[in-house]
Amino acid sequence: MDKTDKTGGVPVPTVADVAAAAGVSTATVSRCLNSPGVVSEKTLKKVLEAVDRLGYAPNFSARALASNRTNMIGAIIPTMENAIFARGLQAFQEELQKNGRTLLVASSSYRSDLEEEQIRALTARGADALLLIGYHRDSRLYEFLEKRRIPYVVAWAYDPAKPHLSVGFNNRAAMRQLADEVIGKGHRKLACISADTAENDRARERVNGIRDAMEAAGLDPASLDIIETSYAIDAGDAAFRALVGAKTPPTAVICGNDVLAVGALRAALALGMNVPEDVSITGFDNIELAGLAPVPLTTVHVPHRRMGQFAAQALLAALGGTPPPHSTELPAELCLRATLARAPAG
Amino acid sequence: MDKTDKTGGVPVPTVADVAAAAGVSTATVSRCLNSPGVVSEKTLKKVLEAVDRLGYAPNFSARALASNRTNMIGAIIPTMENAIFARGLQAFQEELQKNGRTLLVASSSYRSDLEEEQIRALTARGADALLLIGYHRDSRLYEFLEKRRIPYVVAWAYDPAKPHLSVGFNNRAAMRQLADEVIGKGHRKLACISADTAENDRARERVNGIRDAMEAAGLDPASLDIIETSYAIDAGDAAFRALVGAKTPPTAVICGNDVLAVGALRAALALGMNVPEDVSITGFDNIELAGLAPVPLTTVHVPHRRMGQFAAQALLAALGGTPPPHSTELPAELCLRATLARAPAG
DNA sequence: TTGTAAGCGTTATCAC
DNA sequence: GTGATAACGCTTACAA
Repeated sequence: MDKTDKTGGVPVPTVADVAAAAGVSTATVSRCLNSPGVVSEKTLKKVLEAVDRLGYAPNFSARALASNRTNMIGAIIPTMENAIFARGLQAFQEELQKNGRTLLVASSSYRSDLEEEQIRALTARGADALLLIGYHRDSRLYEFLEKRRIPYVVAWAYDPAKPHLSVGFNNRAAMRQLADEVIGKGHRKLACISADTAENDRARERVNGIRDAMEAAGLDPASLDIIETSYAIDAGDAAFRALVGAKTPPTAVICGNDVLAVGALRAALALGMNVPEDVSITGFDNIELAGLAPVPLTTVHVPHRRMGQFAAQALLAALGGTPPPHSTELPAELCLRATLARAPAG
Repeated sequence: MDKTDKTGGVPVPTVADVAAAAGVSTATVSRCLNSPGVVSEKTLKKVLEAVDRLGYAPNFSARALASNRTNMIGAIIPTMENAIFARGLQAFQEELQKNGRTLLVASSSYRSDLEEEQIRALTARGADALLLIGYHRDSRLYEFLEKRRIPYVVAWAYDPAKPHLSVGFNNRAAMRQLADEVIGKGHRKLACISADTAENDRARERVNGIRDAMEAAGLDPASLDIIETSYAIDAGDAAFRALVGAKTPPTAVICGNDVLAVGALRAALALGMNVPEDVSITGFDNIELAGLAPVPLTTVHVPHRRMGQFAAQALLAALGGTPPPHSTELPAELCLRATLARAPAG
């Protein structure tokens, strides 16, 4: 009953072969592999021996078709180029691997239209569950996932008001904390370099956090200069130059992530400015780069690995029938280094 | 014929539903989707309309089972935490996504036993083709892939003597070029911080490149101090401290990658040494960190995105029946920055 | 150009 | 505890 695959490959054994070799039915073989507890000691041994001898490995497509689960879990992330996502994804994958699941990856390039496409693509591919980044997406998509009973977890964000299972931190509160610190150093004229806030709720919430801090300190939130740009070092560089070229340049530039901040820092140094004496710069994420920049970056530490790991565990629980954990807020902590100092006098 | 999925989800339409709705057979529906050229204009229209109306999406498990291909391509990489692999993988994934394929990811943590496990796991999961990093692996694995007729491409390395389809650069020659440069600056006492060379052929070849350069310059390759360690900043830091603590400390420390080099640089600065006046340090990879380090790093630029992209194209060609491209060597170029200078006198 | 029907390799439902 | 056998949803000869 061996089958040569159509490309002319080597014959690959099937359950039928194992059944024949062990002198049992295919049903029994299947049982031995899936619920060993329910077969007799000796048939189990006989079958496993045959499995071993033939080098049998179940065909996953067939198994998926028959059991209606693929044991694959999808992740749709903006990009793997950002070290934060890459590491979170790595942790996520390790946890899945440990539990016999395989990771399916797609990227949205920070675009919600592409994200939607990928969500549909991965579910069509049979992903049993999904990891999503951030809350912002059309409600149709959430409905789609609910209807299809596909468990998902939103990571990189945490908002108790949202109905979705999620793991992350409060982007707004974290940034607020950092902005409080900045304002506490006497800075009154603030600027911000952010990613596009329209489609990126993490970016939006971070900007809101800055405004919260300004308001609380009696500053006019409307006075915050914002430049929205892509997440790239060169973009941060260019945005910084634009900001300091203004009539009343900021004394502190708060960046939406470390990549932008490093770009801003590079621009500042290139312009001959001293950091933090002439201008303070802050980042967000605490990627490795942050601690190793020419002037070590003040930033917010994000628990990327723990988010990835927790997300995996949550989905595995949901799939296993165990009640999945509640949404969980992980701490994002201030990471004070050298790029933030008191505002220059005057 | 709608089917409610077993978890109580919403009914999901099948070919039979579409066939019924369009008043054709299931075979015709399948043809409309897979080889639209072979059906009549009007049936095509009728069927697609039905597909659309019902929101039909083919079940991939069933399709995979019937057609013996999953349209999934696997990648087994040491880790996504290394920016170089993350970016190469991102490029690889983008190219696959563009061609309707999905990426399956597994990581080996730089361990060949785990890599073998993952290769078997991903092929068992039905990966149509595989991306592998480096040549070093048991020949049984290569035989396994050949026997199963599973196309694979070796990336991050290029050796014309090897029989495998590959895309990458000559690690040995690239490092030799860098070492030539180092020796050309008058350095005679060299040291090297490398990843484990036993299971990592890229690391091994890089060390060999250093030895080649030494030999060519009349230096004794055996005089090269080597510390093998893991790829981490702290590891580079510790290794550097060990090296400069020796009776005859090196004037140049050549590191196996940028992460190690940045760690070494950090240690040097922490020890109060001037770089490159007191000691030269070089890296490999040219990750973003390299150009932004406290002292910009002299390193070797690796074409990560192009490797990922090429690898994807090669596998797609192999799967499509098109003759896959030949193994291709991409240039890895010297990237001279500030951490390399003439050896201190004496 | 279209339809019929036989797989694809499992799992799962029944009887026994 | 085990064995027949019917799904699972699609692709693909082969016929018409």
